[in-house]
Amino acid sequence: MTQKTELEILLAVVDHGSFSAAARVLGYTPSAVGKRVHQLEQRLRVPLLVRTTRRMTLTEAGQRYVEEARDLLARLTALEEDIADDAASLRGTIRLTSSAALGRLHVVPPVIEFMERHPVVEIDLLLTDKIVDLVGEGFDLAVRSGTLPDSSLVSRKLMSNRRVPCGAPAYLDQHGLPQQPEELTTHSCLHLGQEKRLLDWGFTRNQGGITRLGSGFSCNSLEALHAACCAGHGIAWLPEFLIAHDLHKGRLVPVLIDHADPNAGGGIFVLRPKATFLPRRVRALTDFLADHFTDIRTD
Amino acid sequence: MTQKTELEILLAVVDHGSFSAAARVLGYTPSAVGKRVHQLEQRLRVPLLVRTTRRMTLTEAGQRYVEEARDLLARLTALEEDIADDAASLRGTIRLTSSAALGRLHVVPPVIEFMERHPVVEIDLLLTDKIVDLVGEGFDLAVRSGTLPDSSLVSRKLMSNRRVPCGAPAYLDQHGLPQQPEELTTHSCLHLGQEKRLLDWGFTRNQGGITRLGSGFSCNSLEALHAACCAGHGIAWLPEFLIAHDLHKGRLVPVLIDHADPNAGGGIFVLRPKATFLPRRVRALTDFLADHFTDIRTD
DNA sequence: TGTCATCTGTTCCCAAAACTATCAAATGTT
DNA sequence: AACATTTGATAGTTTTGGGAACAGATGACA
Repeated sequence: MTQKTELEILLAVVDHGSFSAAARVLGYTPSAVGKRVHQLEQRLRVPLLVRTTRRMTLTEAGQRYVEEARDLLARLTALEEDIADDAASLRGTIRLTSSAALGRLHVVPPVIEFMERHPVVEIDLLLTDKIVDLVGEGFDLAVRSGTLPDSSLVSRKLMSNRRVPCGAPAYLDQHGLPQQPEELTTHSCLHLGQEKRLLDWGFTRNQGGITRLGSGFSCNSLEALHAACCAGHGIAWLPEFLIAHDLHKGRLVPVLIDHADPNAGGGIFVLRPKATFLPRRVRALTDFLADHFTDIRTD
Repeated sequence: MTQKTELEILLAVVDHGSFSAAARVLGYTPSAVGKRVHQLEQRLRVPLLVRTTRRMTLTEAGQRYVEEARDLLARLTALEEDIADDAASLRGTIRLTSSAALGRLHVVPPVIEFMERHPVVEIDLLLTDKIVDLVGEGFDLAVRSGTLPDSSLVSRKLMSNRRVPCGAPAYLDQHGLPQQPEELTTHSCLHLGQEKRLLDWGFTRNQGGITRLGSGFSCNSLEALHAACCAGHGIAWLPEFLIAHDLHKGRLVPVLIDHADPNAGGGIFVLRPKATFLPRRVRALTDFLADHFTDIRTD
């Protein structure tokens, strides 16, 4: 700020007792100082200082103005400094990873909003379904769904990760609606990676427990399963965050909901390395995610 | 004022939702508004607004800044307006009269100080020992000493007006120190106008009451009597405000103090016409005089 | 769904205004 | 009487504001 405010100049004059002294301190010439004070007086239409060449007295108005305005100015500059410092301490990059589907649907939107609110922080987001080593690869945060992960990470639960068995209406019309979990052994089942047994799908009341799911598409990508399921290729056990909209629109229909454990899917968590120092920007993003991760079911 | 202006512009932008809208309201062009906001952001080194061409969002920092600074700015402008209004309502001339000696010694100094403190008021001071008609001649105030004056005026007592009989050491050495009031009949007495009897000088224990003072100089001017007394021409009954310094320095010596009524001199009053409206400036001067009229005895 | 029109913010350059410095003069103080 | 300080006028420089061209986003309309 090359240009000091009228108020700052006035205060300097009052504090140092003369125009010249204030000018020396502020790095101006005396005449410049005098002019600025004169400007202020003209703006307020009130003389603030009675000047003789040797002495300088505040008028009643000047005294009041100085007393009260000094406080206000101090508060304003304090506020500005505080905000600047705040931003400075937030500045930096956050390296963040998330699984593909979850990230695309529910991490990217709040992260974008966060970036608008905090333009000084930069975000480096990696969407992958592979489990990355946070510490080893230098990530600050990860957003993951599932059961609670290993304990070298600090976890914060954003919400529970309900998963529901479901299928497209076309498929169910053709192949019938299963009434018991065991019936799935004869259905086309779309399963994720190693989830091949009824038990893996979190059914509460299946007797055998180890009964294999019916054969069908198997893939490590949730989004691929999702697409296949919508296309009528079978029944899949999909997380609610992925299909809420489809269920609402009727593009997918839940199946065997009385037999499914709603908590079997675990939760959605933010994770961070345990040992490392937590920068303010990371804490801010964690809090922001926690605040904005509530309304998945309602959309 | 840079700080203030930037803030005002920022607030206008926030309130009206766009640079253009704010510019229309403020009478600037959009480019000027944008520039000032940019300046502010650069000064704080924090982005305050995230702009797209259609939408405009406050940053976290911006939100905080706006919230808190708005209040400070409002207070500052309110203060400035208040001070300006205050001065405006004080502006004007005060017509003031006082008796010569009292005025010169004890009215002029505080009035000058008052003028320095309130440069917007002008003062028209008439020093005269004649009693002027406040209402008829358009005076706002009078400062007078003596007994309480007529009741068409509102009076405020500034202090009591002690008067003491006294003489110069040279005179008293030569003519002796009187022990009883009656002895004054044989002294050279300097009296003011019609004060020719012992009673007029406020003695508490003189028996006759109507005993005439000794012959001597008589004059309607207190200052002339004062000068004559100091020059050793006799004994005079002079107000303390006039001779405090002389008593202190020993140039005058009190006489018959045990017989003198300290309250006989009445008081020193500020008077103003009863009926007229009391402008703020007049009230301010009255208060100021009351506050600064206390230390006559101590100088 | 795609294209277009319109509104808005940004940037550059130039003119204008404001600010500051220099110097001389007036003034009050020691 | 001498010194320090404020004040005033003038000139030079920085800052600021305006206009036009450009880019981006929204909403209408087909």
